[in-house]
Amino acid sequence: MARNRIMVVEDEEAISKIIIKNLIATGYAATPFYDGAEVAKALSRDADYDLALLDVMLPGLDGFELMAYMKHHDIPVIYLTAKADVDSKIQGLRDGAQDYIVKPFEVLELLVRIEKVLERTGKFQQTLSVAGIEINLLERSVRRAGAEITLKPMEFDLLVMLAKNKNIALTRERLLHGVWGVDYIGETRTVDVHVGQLRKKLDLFDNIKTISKMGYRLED
Amino acid sequence: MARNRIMVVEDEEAISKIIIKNLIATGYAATPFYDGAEVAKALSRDADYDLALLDVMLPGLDGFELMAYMKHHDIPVIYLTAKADVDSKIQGLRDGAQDYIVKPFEVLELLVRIEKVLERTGKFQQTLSVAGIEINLLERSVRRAGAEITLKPMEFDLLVMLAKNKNIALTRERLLHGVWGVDYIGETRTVDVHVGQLRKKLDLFDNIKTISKMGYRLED
DNA sequence: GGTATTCGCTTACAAATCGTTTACAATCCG
DNA sequence: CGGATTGTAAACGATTTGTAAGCGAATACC
Repeated sequence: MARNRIMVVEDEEAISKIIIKNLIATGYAATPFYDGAEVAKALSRDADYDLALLDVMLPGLDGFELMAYMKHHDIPVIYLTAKADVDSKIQGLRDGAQDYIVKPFEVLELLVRIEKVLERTGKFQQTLSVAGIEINLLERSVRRAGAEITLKPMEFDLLVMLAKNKNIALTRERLLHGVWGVDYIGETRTVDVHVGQLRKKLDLFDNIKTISKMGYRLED
Repeated sequence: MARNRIMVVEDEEAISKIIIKNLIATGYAATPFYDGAEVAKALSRDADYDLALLDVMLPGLDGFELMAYMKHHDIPVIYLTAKADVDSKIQGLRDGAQDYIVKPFEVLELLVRIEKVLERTGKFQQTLSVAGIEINLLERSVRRAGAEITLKPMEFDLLVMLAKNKNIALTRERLLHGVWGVDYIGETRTVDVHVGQLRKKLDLFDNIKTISKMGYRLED
């Protein structure tokens, strides 16, 4: 599975580490950079990134200057900004960036925004692959050994969420929130039924593990 | 489906890569060249290109000299120029070229200009082919096994959008935006009716798949 | 310019599909 | 062993889709 490549340009090591960890866990290929000069050098060798997370206040080159590089290489940018920056610098930068997010931010929110930007710029990861199954998000199709298997809408969405979090145990509540929407009110047993369908249709009896009293986990 | 062949003559590798990637993604056959001499050699073997994107500042032969080759082989040219060049060199070159675009440029803008030039020079990919159906965009005609099938204007436009996005699931909203225009307000069920017509007229019951609760997908 | 034709949006209803719940069996785990 | 948890088939209501028909608007054709 080809992963989307993301540059993380952030000089504060603790923050950088957290972001990188989360990106990798989510399924991106993430590379940390700690100052602007480093980024410029890296881009001259290899500019095949799909997105850059860019701290505005940087040693070396600042956000302004890096933005030109990013534009030149057609890499969309999400700015990471401290609250104090918002009024001053950011205003001028916004037009060039795809989005920005104010520190401290929720990791989940960042992930959502990343996905949005990747979709908007047409760089979105189109296929997921797990347990011998190919999921094509654009086609909304699922293949096993080349043969297409028809899933119902809800089944497909559930499979995608499990696949995006492969090897991670998800509670029924998180699955309901993620697939059915935050405001869904109903039986959590519904999840069980759909998981059952996935197991049957895709022969995932071995790969979708039941985590007792908790939820499910799709293993590779 | 035969693809339009495009030469990309650009010595800066990062830029070349981006262009090539986007051209291929859009459905062109794109070949990179990194200096003028290389181009001259390639043309002597095979000059069957539909368009050349030409960086003005090149090692080897420069834009002026290459232009003669291109004219000789009847290949339309779009110049890629840095800002500084515009006033000086370009002015003299423009008459020979079909168009020019100033770096850094938006990829989308480049794609639009390419399409325009191909249309203007009559080299534009005129036919789409999918699921045993031939669509001629210039004639606005559709053939199945050689026999012409008459479609109404709206049906034709819808078919083209589906064909251009073959194997991709399109939502009713995206179809409405793409075919009817961004500002269209009305029933999304209209799409269903037209899809029904296409299925019936072109016998596409197997190839136009309904993606439940979402939209449609035309499969090859 | 007026008439005839075609077009495409909407509507309505039938048919198909989908998702949730329920009920009960199987299984797990203490 | 027994209560809790999970698996799953079936059913039902709700939603979604297919499609024929109608009607006003646009278009074509004298």
